[in-house]
Amino acid sequence: MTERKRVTILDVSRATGLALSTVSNALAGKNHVSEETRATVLEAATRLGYRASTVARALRMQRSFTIGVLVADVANPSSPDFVRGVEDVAIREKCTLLLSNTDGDEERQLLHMRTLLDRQVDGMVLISQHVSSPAVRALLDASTPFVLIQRRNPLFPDDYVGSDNVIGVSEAINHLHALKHRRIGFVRGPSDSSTAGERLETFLAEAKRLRLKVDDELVFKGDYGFETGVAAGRHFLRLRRPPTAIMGSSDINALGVMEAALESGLSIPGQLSVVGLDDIALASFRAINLTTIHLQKRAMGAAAADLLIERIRQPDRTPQELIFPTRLVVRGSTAAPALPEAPRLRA
Amino acid sequence: MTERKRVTILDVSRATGLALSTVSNALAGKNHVSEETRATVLEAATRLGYRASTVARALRMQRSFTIGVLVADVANPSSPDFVRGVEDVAIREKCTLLLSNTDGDEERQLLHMRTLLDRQVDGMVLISQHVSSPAVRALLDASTPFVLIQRRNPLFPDDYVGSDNVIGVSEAINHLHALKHRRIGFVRGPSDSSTAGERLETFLAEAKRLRLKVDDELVFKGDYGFETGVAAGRHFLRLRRPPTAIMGSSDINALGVMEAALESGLSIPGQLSVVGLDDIALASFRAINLTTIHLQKRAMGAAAADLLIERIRQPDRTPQELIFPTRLVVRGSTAAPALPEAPRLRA
DNA sequence: TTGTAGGCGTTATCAT
DNA sequence: ATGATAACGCCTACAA
Repeated sequence: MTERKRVTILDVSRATGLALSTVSNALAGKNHVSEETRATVLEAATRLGYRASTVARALRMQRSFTIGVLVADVANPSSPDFVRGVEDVAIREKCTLLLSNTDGDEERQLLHMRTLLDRQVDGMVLISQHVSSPAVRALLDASTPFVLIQRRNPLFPDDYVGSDNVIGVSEAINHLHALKHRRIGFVRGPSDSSTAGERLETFLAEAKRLRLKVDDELVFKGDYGFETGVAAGRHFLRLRRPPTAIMGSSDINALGVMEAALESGLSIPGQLSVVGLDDIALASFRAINLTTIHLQKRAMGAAAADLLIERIRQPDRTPQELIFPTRLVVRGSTAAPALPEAPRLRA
Repeated sequence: MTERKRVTILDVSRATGLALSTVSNALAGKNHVSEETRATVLEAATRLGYRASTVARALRMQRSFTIGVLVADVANPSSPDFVRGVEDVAIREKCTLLLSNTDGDEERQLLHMRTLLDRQVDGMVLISQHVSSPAVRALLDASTPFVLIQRRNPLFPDDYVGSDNVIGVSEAINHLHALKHRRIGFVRGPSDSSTAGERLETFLAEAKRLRLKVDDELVFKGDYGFETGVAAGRHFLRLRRPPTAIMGSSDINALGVMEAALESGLSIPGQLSVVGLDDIALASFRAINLTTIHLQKRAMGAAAADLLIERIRQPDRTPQELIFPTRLVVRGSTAAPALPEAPRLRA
């Protein structure tokens, strides 16, 4: 554990007798240097164990080769896939990821955004973060490139990667309708989430088309978490006329609904059908076997990072939006309702 | 989107007419500066929107206020809790986390370690990483402080945070024994994991004490993943005399075992008992309801980070090891075996 | 208490 | 093709 000093480019320079700048050029692979000197430099560099200081380089180049990623909660199985996608291209671009949890809290988000900015990240990927408040906008407009995932404000022309909520949600509701479900409960995600909003709209529109009545009591407002799912499940099951199927705002949320159902002794899908949204690995496990709407999260993360790289290279590019298709994956948590409602006259 | 230039300490200096160093001192909260000038500086700083460059500071102070974290896979629910713990103290210490996935692959790990070193992280937290090979040791000995979590090599006196595998595992096997299980399958984690090794030893020792026979075929070698669990489950269930209970190497692993059981049409815990290890949030959901050994992961992560901070401040401190207790959490995946084995004569 | 100067390790510019 | 020199933005002796 000798406290050896860092080997710098200067050491290499001295060892080879070449000038600082020549060594730098040789190492950077510039073509203005003869093959011979390059070889000398490379040899000396490896021999001395030289490693370029990313910090010094960042200061000089005003580019840190770092991408900041803001996520609500890594511990939630939905997030890591996005992050993995971002990481895929970060590695390709020789960038490193600075990852922070915001817990969906705007203050924490602001804090972390400032930290990222202070560190001069080359860009940021904001996954389901707050995007509209003046405080957030002020930081976003600080001329550091950024890309939004899954949540945006249409008023701002930001680079954005989202999912096509129309296809997935309407497939899901049609699936339930085909199974003869006529009362369907819907859990809405965070009120300031554009994605959650789009899904609800789609749900309502499609329900209308199918002539399903959607009372206010059939829409439960919450977030993407487990607890919301439990609360929603309890709420729905306590209704005088409970729904025979429930669509969660996420898979974890759907698990919460299942939790509530199981605690009431209801069997799934026998007495209640549940649909999730995400298709996390877990959803396909037989013990869960959740019918859900598949999101291409890793691909979305990668696409967002690609967009970010583009914008870093070309700051004045017109903003793009990339919408990824979704699709319903039918598994074992949905089936025909056990007791179809008695036919009623139209109002 | 004006490409405004960065406000530096020099701008604040000029704006206030004070010297560079005075501004720096005032900002850093040094006590060699009058309250009045400090107020002036602070006012000007906020007015101009000054933010210190972490990069420049890192270069100058040779300290990046960054902690590197290596994890096998963020997408595996076991990891994020550790990371959260590390993050808790990182925030307290005004440090940022540089997180990378190594997928349990040593080459990737080496790559990421070099990246972290190049970035001059103040320290590293290695969660279940390779710790013994010469290549890894060479990097570890590069005088950057580090702390190991869940995997170490006793030959090296590193700072280490682990869990007490003895208590948890022996509680589990005794629990199964009390339920009258006599043939118990055991899934062993990665062969180079010290933790996995300790668990197996405990299992074998306790089995011996309880006079349970553990054939070779009752120990399945794999990793902590789902696929290993599935493979282990299939292996065990194909045996001429299959075990009536299986202990997984992790919760995800146990879910894999459940998967294999369910695909064979076996009910849990009716025909097969399963025990996990981790106690991820999921384990407590009714749909899973897994009996498992609880690990205090977030606390362990925080403890590791604390150890790291200590070592950063005091590089010559004697290495410490912190062992966290584990405990069995009995849920619904374990019960008495349906068909107790016919009594047999002792060999 | 405040000001001056040097250097952290690079890369970029400009000369040679 | 190679070399000298000046930044990048900050902290910290040391001098005033």
